[in-house]
Amino acid sequence: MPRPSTADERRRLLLPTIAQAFARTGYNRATTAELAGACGVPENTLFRLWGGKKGMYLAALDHLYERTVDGWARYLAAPAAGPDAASAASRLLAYEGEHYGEHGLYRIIFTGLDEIDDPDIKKALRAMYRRFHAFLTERIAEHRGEEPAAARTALLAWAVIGMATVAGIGRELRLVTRQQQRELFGEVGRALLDLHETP
Amino acid sequence: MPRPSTADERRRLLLPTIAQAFARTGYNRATTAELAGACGVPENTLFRLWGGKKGMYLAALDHLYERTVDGWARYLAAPAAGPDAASAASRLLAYEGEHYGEHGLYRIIFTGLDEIDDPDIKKALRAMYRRFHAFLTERIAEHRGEEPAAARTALLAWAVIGMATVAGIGRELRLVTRQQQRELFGEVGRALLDLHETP
DNA sequence: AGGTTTTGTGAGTGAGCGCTCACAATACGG
DNA sequence: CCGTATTGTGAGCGCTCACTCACAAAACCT
Repeated sequence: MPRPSTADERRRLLLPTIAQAFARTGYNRATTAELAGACGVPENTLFRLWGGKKGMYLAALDHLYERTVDGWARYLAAPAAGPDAASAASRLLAYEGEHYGEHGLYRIIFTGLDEIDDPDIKKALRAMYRRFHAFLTERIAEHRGEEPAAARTALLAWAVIGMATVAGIGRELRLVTRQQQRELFGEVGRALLDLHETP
Repeated sequence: MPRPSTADERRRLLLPTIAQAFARTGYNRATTAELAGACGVPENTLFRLWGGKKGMYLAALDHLYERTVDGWARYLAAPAAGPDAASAASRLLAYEGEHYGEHGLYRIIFTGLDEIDDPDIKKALRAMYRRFHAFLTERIAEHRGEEPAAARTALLAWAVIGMATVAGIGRELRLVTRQQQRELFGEVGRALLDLHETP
């Protein structure tokens, strides 16, 4: 038997660095040479591990999403403070008001939106948004005490995603302060969760 | 005296085509050769008129924004139907629920977000978002009958922008139907305008 | 007409970059 | 130790693409 491959292990090891590089520079400006440099490996290695730049991007996107979701799961698993424990949805809003953007997930998404005519990238983004939206919809339905999620709940989930997105853009452009981000998630986001029919 | 320049005129004439091309393909994938082809002029001409690809993009961004704002102004100038005429803010929401995305403005913005480490592009996007947000904030303040716009009003304006943004992304990825877009602007957007303190 | 500038033409260039390849070195299993 | 696979190395290839240049033609002014 030949020498066993450590490829999986290496992928796991290098992915955070690659994701960070993509998030920092964007898809196009991140050259494969730079990625390799950041990882401290020869360019060749990256191509062997992911087949091409697009493969690296797709892996990085997936990595950042998983990382974000894991962060939520850990946060929600921790016992809520006190008996007046808020719903998972509103706890997540508070959490993201504080931490949104730390992983650079939104940055890597924007960079993908520019490549959206590539079918593979479009598919990956679509899958990610779909999962994200489904997750949020469930949390919001729980919060509102709805059993099967109503159509309106799905709309609210989109609105919350939009709010997060604009927070990312706004902070990037220095038009939204960190305090405003907190208020956006905290006040407006919270209000969205409890939105009823307008009279 | 020499031959007078018709450069301004030509810029005005070619800009819609260039903007459309950028919106269709994105910044990076739109090659200067393609832009020239779409315009039916030699590549050289575009460089003489705008100095470079970045200049073409900045002009296109500005053009689409102006065009959008003009569309609003025209729509608002038309007399509101009946005596129960809604506020400008809510009329705009209804309008955008129907027409959002038609000019491709959001597409050209996404494409710019990928180039955001370029200071010129960042500055242009920042200026555009700032104007957009200021405009919306005023309309919302009017709607709510606030004299000087409250801090909360600015937040609501961001939320509305976010809602529009996510509508663009969602429709692009075929996760949001046109009907859902209408409801997003119509129901959720309308509710945002009237959001009070949560009890 | 003549002078001055703009416009059309078309070839070309130089740099960046994704990706490849041949080969040597290394590490594992039998 | 040997066969087989994976890794390190480094040069380089081919292509795309933003951008340029030289020159001829046209258009406007006085």
